[in-house]
Amino acid sequence: MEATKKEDIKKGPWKAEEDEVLINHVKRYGPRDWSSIRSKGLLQRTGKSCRLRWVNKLRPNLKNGCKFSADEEKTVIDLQSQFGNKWARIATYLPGRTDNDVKNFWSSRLKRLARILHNSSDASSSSCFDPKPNKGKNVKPIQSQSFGLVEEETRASSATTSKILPYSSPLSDQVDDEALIRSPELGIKLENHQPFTFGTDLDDPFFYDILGPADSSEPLFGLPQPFFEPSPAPRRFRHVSKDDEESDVFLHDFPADMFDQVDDQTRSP
DNA sequence: AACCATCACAACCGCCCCATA
DNA sequence: ATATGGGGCGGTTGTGATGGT
Repeated sequence: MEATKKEDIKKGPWKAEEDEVLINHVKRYGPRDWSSIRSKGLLQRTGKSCRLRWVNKLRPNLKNGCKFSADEEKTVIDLQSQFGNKWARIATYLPGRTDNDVKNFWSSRLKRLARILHNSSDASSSSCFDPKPNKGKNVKPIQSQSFGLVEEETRASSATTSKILPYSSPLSDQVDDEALIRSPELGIKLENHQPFTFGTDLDDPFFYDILGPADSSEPLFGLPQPFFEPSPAPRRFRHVSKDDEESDVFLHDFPADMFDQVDDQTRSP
C-alpha cells in the first residue's frame, strides 16, 4: 500500500499543465494546503514539491532568468556576512529573488572562488581543495580552519601582514561540531590537515588582492531595506547559535566584484 | 566539429519546528 | 504529554547551456 502510494508520486521537471493546475489551486485557495493538492488528486506531486514550484517559479514578480545585478551581488555578499547562510532571510532583501536563487548564486560564486584559489596555488601539491563539492559532512568551515591557519602562518612569516587577514574566527574558540559542518562547498577535507597556503608564496600580492581590503572594519556598502518585512525572529536558526550567526563569514570583506578582478588577473598572462 | 570545463538553474532530500489531534 | 503531519529551510545533485580549446 505504502509502496503503491510512493510510486504514485511524480518527480522531475514540471509540465505546463501541472503548473496550470498549481496556479489554479493557489488562485482558489491561496498559497497553502499544499498537501491537499495531491490528496484531492489534482497532481501527483508532494505538497513540498508543489510549494517549492510555486515559491521558486510560479509566484508573481519573480525575476526568472535574470542574472544578479551588481547591486544584488553586493547585497548578497554583505547580508551573508551578517546573517550567514540564511538564504530565505537574505532573499527578503532582494525583490523578485528566492532563497533558492540566492543559494545558487552564492554556491556558484564560492565554487568559482575555490577554483580560482585552487589555480592560484600549486595545483599539483599543496592544495587541500577538492574541486568536487564534498559529499560528506566531514569538513571544517573555511574561516576557522583554512583562513585561521593562513593567519597563523602569515603572522609567523611576517609581523606586518596579519592586519590583512580579518578572518580570526569566534569558531576557533567556540568549537561547535554542527558549525563545522557548514561551508562545505570548497571541500576542505577534515582528515587533511594541511594548512591552506596558496602554494608557498604568502608574499604574493595576488594573495592579498583576493582577500580584499586591509581595513575590514568599514562596511562595504549600506544595507538595503528588506523588500518585505522579514519575520522578526526567524522561525529557527538551525545549527546556528546567535554568536556564530555573525561568525558564519567567509567572504566577509570581499569586494563584490572581486571575482571579476581575480578572474581578470588569472586570465591575463 | 568535438570535447571539456564551468555556469546557472531546477528540483529533491533530510532535518527541524510547530500546530494540532 | 506525545505522536504525527505539514511546512520551511539549507544542502546537495542533476542537467542543459555556454564558452573555450
